[in-house]
Amino acid sequence: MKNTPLDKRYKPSKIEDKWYQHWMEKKYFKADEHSKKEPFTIVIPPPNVTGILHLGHVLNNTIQDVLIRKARMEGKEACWIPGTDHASISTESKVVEMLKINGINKKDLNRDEFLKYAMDWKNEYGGIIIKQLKKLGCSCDWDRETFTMDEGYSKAVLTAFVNLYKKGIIYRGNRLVNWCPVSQSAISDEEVIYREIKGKLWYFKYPIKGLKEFIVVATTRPETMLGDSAVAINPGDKRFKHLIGESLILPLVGKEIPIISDDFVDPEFGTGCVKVTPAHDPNDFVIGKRHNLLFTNIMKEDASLNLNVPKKYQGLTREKAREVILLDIENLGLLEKVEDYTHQVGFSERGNVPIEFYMSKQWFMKMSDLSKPALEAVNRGKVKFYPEHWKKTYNHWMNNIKDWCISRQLWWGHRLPVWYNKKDPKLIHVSVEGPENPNNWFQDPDVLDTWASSWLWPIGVHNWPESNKSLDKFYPTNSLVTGPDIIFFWVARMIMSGYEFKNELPFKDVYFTSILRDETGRKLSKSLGNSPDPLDLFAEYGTDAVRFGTMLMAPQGLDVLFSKERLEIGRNFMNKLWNACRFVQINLNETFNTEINLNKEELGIAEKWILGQLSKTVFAFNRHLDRFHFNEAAKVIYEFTWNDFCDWYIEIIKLSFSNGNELQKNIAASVAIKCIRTVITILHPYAPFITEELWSCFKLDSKPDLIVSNWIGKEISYDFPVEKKEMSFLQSMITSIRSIRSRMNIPYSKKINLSIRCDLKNENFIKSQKALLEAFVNTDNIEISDKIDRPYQSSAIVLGEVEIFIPLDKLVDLNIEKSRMGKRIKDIERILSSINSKLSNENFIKRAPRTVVEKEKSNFDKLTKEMKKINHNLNMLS
RNA sequence: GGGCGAUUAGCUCAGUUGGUUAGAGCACUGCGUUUACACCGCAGGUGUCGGGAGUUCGAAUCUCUCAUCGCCCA
Repeated sequence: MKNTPLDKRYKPSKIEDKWYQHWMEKKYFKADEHSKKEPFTIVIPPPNVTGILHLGHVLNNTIQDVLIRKARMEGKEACWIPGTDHASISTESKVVEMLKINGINKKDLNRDEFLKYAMDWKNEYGGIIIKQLKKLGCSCDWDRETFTMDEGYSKAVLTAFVNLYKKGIIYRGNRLVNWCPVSQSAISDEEVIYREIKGKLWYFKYPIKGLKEFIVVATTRPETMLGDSAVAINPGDKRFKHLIGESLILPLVGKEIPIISDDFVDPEFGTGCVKVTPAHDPNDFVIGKRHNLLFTNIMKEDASLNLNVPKKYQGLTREKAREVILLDIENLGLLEKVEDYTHQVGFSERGNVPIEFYMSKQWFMKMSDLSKPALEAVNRGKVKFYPEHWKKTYNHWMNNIKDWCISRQLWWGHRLPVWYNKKDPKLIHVSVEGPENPNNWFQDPDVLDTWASSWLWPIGVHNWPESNKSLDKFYPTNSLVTGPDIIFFWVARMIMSGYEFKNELPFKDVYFTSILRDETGRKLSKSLGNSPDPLDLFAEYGTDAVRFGTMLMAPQGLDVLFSKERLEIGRNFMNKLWNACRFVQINLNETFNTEINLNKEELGIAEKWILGQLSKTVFAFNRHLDRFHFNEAAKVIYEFTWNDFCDWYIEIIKLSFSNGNELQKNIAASVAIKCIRTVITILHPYAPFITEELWSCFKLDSKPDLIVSNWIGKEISYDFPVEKKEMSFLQSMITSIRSIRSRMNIPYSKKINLSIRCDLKNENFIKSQKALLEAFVNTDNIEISDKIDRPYQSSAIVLGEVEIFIPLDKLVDLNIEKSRMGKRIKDIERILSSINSKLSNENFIKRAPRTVVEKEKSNFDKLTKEMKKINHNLNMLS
């Protein structure tokens, strides 16, 4: 053990970098695929390569670090694989933005030029978040760091594509897709965010050919009328039945379109007549197919109008087109009315503008077969979710799964391994290597949806399909820690890819983290500016404090209301622990460096009690971790350290250190050290830096660093029920005497006398604890027997069989005493009547377990006796 | 419209399979420098466990229903 004195206050900045560097030098984070040890693997949810650390990352990665550090200490081959994601659409738009600032338009660049800029950008910003994760203390195997566009990983992505194409699961189709006019790319259903918009419902009159009548249709999107190819009515709608088969003249366009009947039309909605725009609405698309209608695409990729509309409207943006069309319709007298109308509008998650439904040729992945084993894995409990209720959300999505549009009209990402023959574009070549004679082919310009690469993460990090030791050893992984917002995007798809490509689940446990909000309940986000920079917090509170505080405030399955004040709890706790150690260190004999062998016969009641509490805490801590209740684990260790160890045990051993003999000092120190070593061992995954530092002061010289020390599991080493009861009696005795002091305004410095009336057994016990009592309540005169009379002018305490009287040298304020006793009497009355009703209930006696009945009976006896004594004392007051 | 979650002290939340006299931290009040820690110690107050009904010997805990809030899906 070292004996460099500890600072009076814990200073995190002095030690954090030192230890992280030390762990790195010693290669403790390194996972060995040749090891014989049982593997324990986590793959990090890869953050965006150009992202920076936010509090969500802190929460998420602290949990992973807790799991991996514990596993490492448990003697497993712990492997935490880090990396970053290329984040196709988000990175590309950041790069486009950056180029724009520098006066460069993406359109003026060719693909290679653009990719060079993007790569430069990635190289400049790509390392930031990795450095920040290191500051957080993450014990990842950094040698395994993977980027989703690395060569090996890319090969995995392309191989998966080729395999699925060959199986017919990936196919190309001309369909209506969600189109983001800003990024000018298709996006998946999951990237569409629905928002409630207060819009309008416009009623247009369409003239019927050959008649002087009109049909009125309602629309929220007037500009799409240029692409209408029919008006549909419900076949059962008597109002319009006679018009089926007639034609309309589409205003502004002058085209003739049919009136058709289709069950899809809701006669109750609007006018009961629906304009059908097959190329721009998913429902109309289906109707269009059913009735073999004309599909007129009226938009360009940026959602401005194309050459398929009358010249006047060509080139207008969709917003401008709406204005002009409304004006023209109104001028023609064809606008019947306008109503306010609130409806859901799909927005592009990235572009943050309303999406278009747009006809285009895209690549899709058929999901029905892939979903089957993945559904089964979760429902049979092979993959477990924490909290479990996410299973329902998962099932609902998986059961209604639709084909996945995986092509994106972007440059940054994995380019599709698809080539078209220059002479005959219907000839398609799909392979990882590409065609043999590339000059005859041109490659598909699109890249894959980012999630179509990251769904391979648990195998791609090992360069699957290449078979290697690393993949064998570290797949499947154990736990995945991620946010519920990507349960579909990522979690579900990883399970599918695991079964598809490895025929095995990718992970056993999925822990869904809480969503972080500020004190007013808003989600923490960069754009709102309500998200503090974690690095500032590390500097202000210490990294361990931020980790611990965050764990403490993050319940499983609930949102976290984050506030800096709550990190103070973490900081204060670290300082408390530090100072408890400091106190013990000050009292240590310099030669104290042997294995502690606690001889149970020599231990006092306080020792047995604290060791029992310690065992209980270690057990509960492990149990909570097993259940993924990180907040409760934090809480039990906090409570033990602060309330049991510091508030009681350390106070008690101050007596031994000041007045005890060598043996007593030695025992006190041994037990204190035992507690400290145990606490910092199990606390290490939460607070790695401070615990490693303290460990270096308190460990035996022969022992290794804490990070690779042995974990302490659930086995109960100490259990002393008798001493536990005695100690809790002592504690309530001390607390109630102090309470009287406080109520009666007796300063602590003033000594008091105690008269105690009790039976011989209690008398002997109390006498044996005389020194402790004297010190804790500041008395030097304890009178004790079964025949004590209550002293004149004294306060009384009833503790079970024991009555304690505190003589006061001035007049007692009877009212304080009376009201205190009266309150207690009321409490007891209430409890007694409830117990009484139970005990007089035949069914309770018959049906409740015997232990419960016994307990009620003994409580009844205890409280009745207490009541008698209090009443007696109360009577003496009046 | 469908689903999920929440509702416990002023605030933030614990409360494991139904059995305690319903807990903790923060905030608040009073006192305090005694072998670590004022990022501290001692003592103190507050609850019809969202409303209603049911199951049970017994419900904060299980069931139903209603209300409010949040999220997801359509």
